[in-house]
Amino acid sequence: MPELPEVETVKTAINAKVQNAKILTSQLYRDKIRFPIPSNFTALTSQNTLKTIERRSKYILLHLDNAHTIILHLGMSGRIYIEQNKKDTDRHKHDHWVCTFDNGYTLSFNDPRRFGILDITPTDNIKNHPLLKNIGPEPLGSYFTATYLYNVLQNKKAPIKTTILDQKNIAGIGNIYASEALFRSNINPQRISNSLSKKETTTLHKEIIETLNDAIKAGGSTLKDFHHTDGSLGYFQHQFKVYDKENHPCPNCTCDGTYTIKKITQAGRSTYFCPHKQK
DNA sequence: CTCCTGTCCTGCCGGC
DNA sequence: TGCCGGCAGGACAGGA
Repeated sequence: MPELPEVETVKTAINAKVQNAKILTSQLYRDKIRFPIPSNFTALTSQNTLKTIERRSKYILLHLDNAHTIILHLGMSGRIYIEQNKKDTDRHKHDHWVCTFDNGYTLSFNDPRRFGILDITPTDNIKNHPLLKNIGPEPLGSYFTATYLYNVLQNKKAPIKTTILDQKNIAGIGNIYASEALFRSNINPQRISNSLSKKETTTLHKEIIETLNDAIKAGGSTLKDFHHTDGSLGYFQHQFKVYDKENHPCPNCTCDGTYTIKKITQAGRSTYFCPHKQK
């Protein structure tokens, strides 16, 4: 599920299967998920062609040829199925939106916990959309530099982990990769943001980028409830160093089990780290 | 402003 | 085996 690398992987899969395909049918199975879905959603999507697919933070943007863009967020448990020769009656439990394409593919948006988002907006208004307008720079884009990060941290008294999780500061980092990037940076997640030195900030900047790139390269990751977009299981077999590894030996410290991964709560979210390695 | 907590919802896991 | 509490990767609203 769905932090930046997983969303990027889903985007790539959608692109590979249905870019430039025409939507024949577009069917909603509920009128709201987390937020209400616009009442003209099916009318605005049916019989239009999907031109380009873009990722912004954890959002997938599906640009149609009628100057509208579908905004999709997978929330915590959302997944996309892309299947061929699927029968109308053969739906998965918790499918909320299903559309068929003229090349034989069916795309289904499935989300058991219904924390996901589905919306549509004029494409030329996309930057002003309430869900997108306050999101910070893409960590894999040119605006996200070590200097940018250092300047952000100077104003912040919140713990560093909370700060890199805040989408206003950096786009797309979630609870897993926040812990992983801090582990790789040797920085304790409880450190007050503005206490990081320039050198530490430069390391963190580099490790955020490398952590995300490694995960994208691995094809994204999954824990319990994320599937590859074509439904094939076992595609995402990604090993995290600290996430969900409470009481496991630190992979970087001595192998005698002296140092183990701790789990703490910050701003209501679980954080995993090695107090010996991360200072 | 910044920061933290509560909240939406279902599924899964561990304990009894 | 079944029931129940706790917890889950997001992100908004609202309060301190």
